[in-house]
Amino acid sequence: MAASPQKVSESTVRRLSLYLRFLEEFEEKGVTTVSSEELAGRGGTTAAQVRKDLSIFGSFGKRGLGYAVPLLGREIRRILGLSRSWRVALVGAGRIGAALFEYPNFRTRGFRIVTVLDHDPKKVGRLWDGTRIRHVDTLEETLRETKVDIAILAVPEEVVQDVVDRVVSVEIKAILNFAPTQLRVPNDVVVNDVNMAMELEALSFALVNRALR
Amino acid sequence: MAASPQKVSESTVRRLSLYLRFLEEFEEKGVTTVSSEELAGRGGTTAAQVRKDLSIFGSFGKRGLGYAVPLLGREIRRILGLSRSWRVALVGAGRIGAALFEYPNFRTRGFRIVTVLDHDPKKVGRLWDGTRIRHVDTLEETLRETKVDIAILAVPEEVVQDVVDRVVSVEIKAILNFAPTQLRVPNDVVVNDVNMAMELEALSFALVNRALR
DNA sequence: ATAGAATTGTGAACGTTTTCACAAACTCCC
DNA sequence: GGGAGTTTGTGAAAACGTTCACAATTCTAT
Repeated sequence: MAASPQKVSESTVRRLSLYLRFLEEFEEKGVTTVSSEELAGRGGTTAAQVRKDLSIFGSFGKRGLGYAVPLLGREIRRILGLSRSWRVALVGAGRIGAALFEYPNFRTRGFRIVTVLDHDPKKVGRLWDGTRIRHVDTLEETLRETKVDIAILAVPEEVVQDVVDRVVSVEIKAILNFAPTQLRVPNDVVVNDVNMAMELEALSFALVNRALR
Repeated sequence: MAASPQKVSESTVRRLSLYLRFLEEFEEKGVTTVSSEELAGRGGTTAAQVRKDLSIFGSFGKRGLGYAVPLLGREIRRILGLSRSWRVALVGAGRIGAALFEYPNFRTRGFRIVTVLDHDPKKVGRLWDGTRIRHVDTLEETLRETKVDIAILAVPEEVVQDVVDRVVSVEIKAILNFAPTQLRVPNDVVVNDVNMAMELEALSFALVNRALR
């Protein structure tokens, strides 16, 4: 009924993110109250699922009425750890790194890229929107100095394991990995992978097996 | 024991992609045979899981020995539909689009970007490595002419639903979406989402709830 | 005040995915 | 050729996630 004693599944966390996004849309439209039904209708899930997901963390609704949009938004933000802001390092200032740096949704959700590192001497020293690119050789000092919480790795797969080992050595516990490689990390470190080739392969499989629908 | 009669879970498909990648590494190293144990050790799964995944599609191993690397690679490629090559359209030639276009792992897996579309008159007409950028207004004709199988959407969230509707109207059945929006599509169309903000939020949650480990 | 309508929160049922455990099948070596 | 040692393929068990169904609670209208 209060904090978060249970084990929370990955899918629940992903759905909370979704709900938060929908709530923000509702809030913009000036809607003050939503039902689990309405929240579910916006994305691929069910009203019961919405209620189950939320019930893990507490009871935020009013029976007969629904959920107060701003309150539920605040609660989900708190649950996801988004009430604070996170200091993020971007390792790799190539094409993917550049795209991520500009990605507006990071900032609005409290993820601040405070550090950019690259290997290329031509890029080191450049200023990206107020952030000076530093050489990846200085990774350990830089991440410590800039008090980074989360590292985003947008480096080639050949070097990503080396980079990870160094990132882990300065006690960073959360990593978002764009290289198509399974990283080896101690098990108190969380890694999330964004593997675009894998996504395309899943589409390929779906196309080939479309028969069974 | 032969083709693919069963329902195949999404996680199984993702793991097949992983196995394929590992097999390719083994092949490069000249390893000719692997056990389910070795295949599992390379990524976050178990030997039993590997065997279960494969057994859905057939029996490719030899008891007492393991799996022949090149053969299993071929089989997984066939299962995933990677024996053929797929024609891909990239809608949106902004930062993310550019990064994707250059991403080397697409080509090596048989995904050929044959079409690039953008909205910006300054970009339309430019040649990207042999591919002329066309205006998004010509989406329907262009996708038909170039016989596209899969569309990658790297457009702003405000317009992505419009673009999807048009893509769907020319009978495209597979979409990879980079906009942080839940798309509405007919249910014979498969959509995979790459939502980077959501990944960061999952990391945030993990950090905040690290206590329970 | 009370009846009626709406909607939550949650135990229990159900379905799916993962893990276990072991017989069957193969290899290798003496 | 036979025995020891591996490793697969797969039913059965366990764990996990989703859906169902309904009592409890709140709101609204009269």
